[in-house]
Amino acid sequence: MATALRLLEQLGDDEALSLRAVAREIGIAATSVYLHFADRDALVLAAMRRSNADLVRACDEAEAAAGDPVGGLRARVQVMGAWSREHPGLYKVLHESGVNQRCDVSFRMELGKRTVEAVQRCMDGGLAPAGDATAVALDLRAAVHGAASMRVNLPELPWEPLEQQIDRLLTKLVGVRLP
Amino acid sequence: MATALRLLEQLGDDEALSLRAVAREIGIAATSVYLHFADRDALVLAAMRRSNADLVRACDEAEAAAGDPVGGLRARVQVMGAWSREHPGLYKVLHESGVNQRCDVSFRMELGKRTVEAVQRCMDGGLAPAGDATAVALDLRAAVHGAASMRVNLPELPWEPLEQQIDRLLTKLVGVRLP
DNA sequence: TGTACATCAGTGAACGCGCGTTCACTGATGTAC
DNA sequence: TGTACATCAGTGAACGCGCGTTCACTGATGTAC
Repeated sequence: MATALRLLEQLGDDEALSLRAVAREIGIAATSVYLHFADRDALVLAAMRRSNADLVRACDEAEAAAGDPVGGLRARVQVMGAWSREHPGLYKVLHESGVNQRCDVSFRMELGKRTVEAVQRCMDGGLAPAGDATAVALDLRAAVHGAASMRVNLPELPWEPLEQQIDRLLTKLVGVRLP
Repeated sequence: MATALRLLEQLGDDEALSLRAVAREIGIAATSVYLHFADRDALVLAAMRRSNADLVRACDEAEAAAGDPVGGLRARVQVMGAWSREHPGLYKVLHESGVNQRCDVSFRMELGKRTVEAVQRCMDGGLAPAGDATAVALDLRAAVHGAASMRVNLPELPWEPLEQQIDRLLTKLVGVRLP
C-alpha cells in the first residue's frame, strides 16, 4: 500500500502503475498482491482513497487551527496548494487520472463540500460579501485547481509562487480581506 | 495523423496511444508509420502541435470577430472552454499528459501570451481596472483551465454550464463589465 | 520504342519485453484429540 | 506429551496479450539510355 502510493507519486499516472512493479518493489511475488486486493484497479482505488483521506484531514486540521473563518478558509485552500506541490504525482492521479471515469470516486466530493461550508462561514460572519456560497466555492476550487494543475503539469516554467496567487484568488473570488 | 488525433481524443491519454492501434485503424502495417514519424513520441507530439495550432487559430478568429476588447477577450476564453467540452480527450492530452514533462512543448506558451495581450487591450481601453495584465491573465487562465479540467475529468457530475462560470470569472478576475 | 536499372512507399515476420491473471503448490503455524 | 490434521499467507511457473522496434523483402512507378 505504502509502496503503491510511492510508485503512483513517481509515475503520476494510474495507468502506468503495474501490480508487478509494486510486488517487485516490496520484494514479494506478484501473485501475493491478490491476497490483499481483488485486482489492479482495487489497489489503485485504495491508494486514491487513502490519499484523499489524508488530504481532507490535513485541510480540516489546518482550518481548525486557524482562529477565524477567513483564516480557516485560507488555511484550507493553502494546504490544498501545498499538497499539490509536495505530491504532484498523487495530485495528478487523484484529479486527472482515468480511474475517475472508470470507477466510483464519490469520496472525492467531500473536499468540495467542506470548501463550500468554509466559504459559507465567511459569509455568515460578514467577512465576505453575501452570495451563493456554492458558486463562489466552485470558482475558488476551479481557480486553485487550475493554478495547481498548471504547475504540476509544467513544473519547469517560472511560475509565480502558488501561495501568492492563491491569496489573490481568495481576495478576488471570495471577496475576503486578508491581513 | 487524423487517425492519431481521433484515437487520442477517445483515449484521453498519450501513454495509451499505441502506434500499432493507429496503423490498425488506418489499415496499414504497423511499420509503415515509421515512414512518416521517427517514433511513437514524434507521432504524439505532432498531433499535439496540430491540436494546439487549431485551438490557437480558433481563439484568434473568435477574438477578431468580436468588435471590442472585452468582447474579444470573452470570445477567446469562451472558445477555449467550448473546445474543452468538444474535445475532452485532446484537452487532457494537451494539458495533462506526461509528454509535457518528457518533451519540448514550448509551442503551448503561445496561447497564454495571447491571453495576456487580450487582457492588456481591455486595460488600455479603460474597460478593465488597470493592473498587472500578466498576473490577471494568469489568474484567468488558471480559473478557466481549472473549471474545464474538473468537467473533463468528472463529466458525469451535474456541473453549472461552463459558459456561465467563465463569464462570472471574467467579471471577478479581470473586472470587465459584460453586457 | 524497348530495356535495364533506381527509387522508395509499404510489408510481414520476428525479436524481446512487461503486463494481469490463473493455478496447483508449499510450508509454517495453530488446533483438536 | 505426542500425533494428525486444518488453515492460510505466500510462491513460482505458466498462459496469452499487445506493445515498440528491427530487418530483409516486394512491387509498383519513374528514369536513363
